Amino acid sequence: MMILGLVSWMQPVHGYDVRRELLSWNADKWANVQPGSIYHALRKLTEEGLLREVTTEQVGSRPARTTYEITPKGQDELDNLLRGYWWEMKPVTDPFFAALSFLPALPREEAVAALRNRAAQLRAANDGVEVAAEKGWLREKPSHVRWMWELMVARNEGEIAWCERVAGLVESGVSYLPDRMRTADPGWERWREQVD
Amino acid sequence: MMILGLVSWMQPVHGYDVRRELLSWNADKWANVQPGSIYHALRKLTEEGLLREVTTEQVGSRPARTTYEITPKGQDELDNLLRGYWWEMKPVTDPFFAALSFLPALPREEAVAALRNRAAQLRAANDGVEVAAEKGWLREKPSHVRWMWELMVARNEGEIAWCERVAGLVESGVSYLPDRMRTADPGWERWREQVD
DNA sequence: AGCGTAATAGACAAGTTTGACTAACCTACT
DNA sequence: AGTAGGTTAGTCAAACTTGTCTATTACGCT
Repeated sequence: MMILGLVSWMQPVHGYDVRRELLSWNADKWANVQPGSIYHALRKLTEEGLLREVTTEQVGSRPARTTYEITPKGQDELDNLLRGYWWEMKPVTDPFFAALSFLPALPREEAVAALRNRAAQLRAANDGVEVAAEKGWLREKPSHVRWMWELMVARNEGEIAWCERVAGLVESGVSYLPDRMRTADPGWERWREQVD
Repeated sequence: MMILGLVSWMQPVHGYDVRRELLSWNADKWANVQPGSIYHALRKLTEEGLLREVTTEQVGSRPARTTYEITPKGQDELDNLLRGYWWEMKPVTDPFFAALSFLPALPREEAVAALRNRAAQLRAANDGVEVAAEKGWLREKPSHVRWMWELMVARNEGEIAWCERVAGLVESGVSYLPDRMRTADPGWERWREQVD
């Protein structure tokens, strides 16, 4: 759990601090932690004994803010979690896979255009990172943050090549059916017609 | 929504059929659709007028099964959704990113080992796909399914190179601090000590 | 024929996530 | 001096997800 790590690093912190840090990392995008879930998570972690409330102060008559810190048990748990994420591979969940599995529902020309567009977007993203690393905000960030972005770049490069290759295949009119069944009834093409 | 697409393709279907198809695609891994959510999704889509109940038959005294098909409105919506996924890029959510942002919490030797291990696992996965494509189950599947797996392979190749490069950097003892602050107090290393 | 296992179909409570909302305070500008 | 707009801090109901449970039938095996 991301939030546990943040508390360990920033402690003592209150929810709003965590929220700001997460947003500044754009973590709402690549982790699944929306600001709304933070407070629930903090309370749940406290309940489990991984965090501990330190103080609850109130300035003027604003909402009270509760400050948390990590417990030894919480450190242990965090250690285990991190180790898990470092050593085990969780298959990535990507909505584009869902789209891809319905490729036959799209007119071929559109699929080709979309794939080329995707390649272009990926290239633009990669260029953006490169610029940021050389003269932008990335220079101010620790090395491992730069490495994170470079990991995206590395994956994207693979994907760009793939997009172009597959765009070519789709364009060439190659059948979607498995090799064995090339002669069989192309039911999918009919499905496409209905969709349109 | 994945499920809408499946219904459109397999209609008329009942929940259990959808579930089997999803499991056979391993979609519980890369989409976020666990078997438990299917029935709720079907009911919700029906309520929104994107699906329509066809029949509710009962064989013997088993649980009744309700069959669904897609409505014209549902087809429109599906079209829009698919188009969205094809043309817009949603940043991928990957728990490894979370792990990576806490790199300084790990002893350097362990990070290096974990990175090399990750590269090895990725290589193994890629080899597995290659074998499946040449003589395994992948040959029976439609081309775009093979392309899906090849997309994973392409991304993985980028990631393998990255793992090895970063492993080298971490091993070399390069500082995690940003260039500008190399002389400043290495607070993170201290944080690591506490973790340990 | 009898018995254990697997498949069929879905319900459901408990837990999580989310976006929208509140409400006070600051601050910069007219 | 007033006020529009942002920041601070967190609450909350509604929606969604999940794993687990139930109960029946089909199938294979001795």
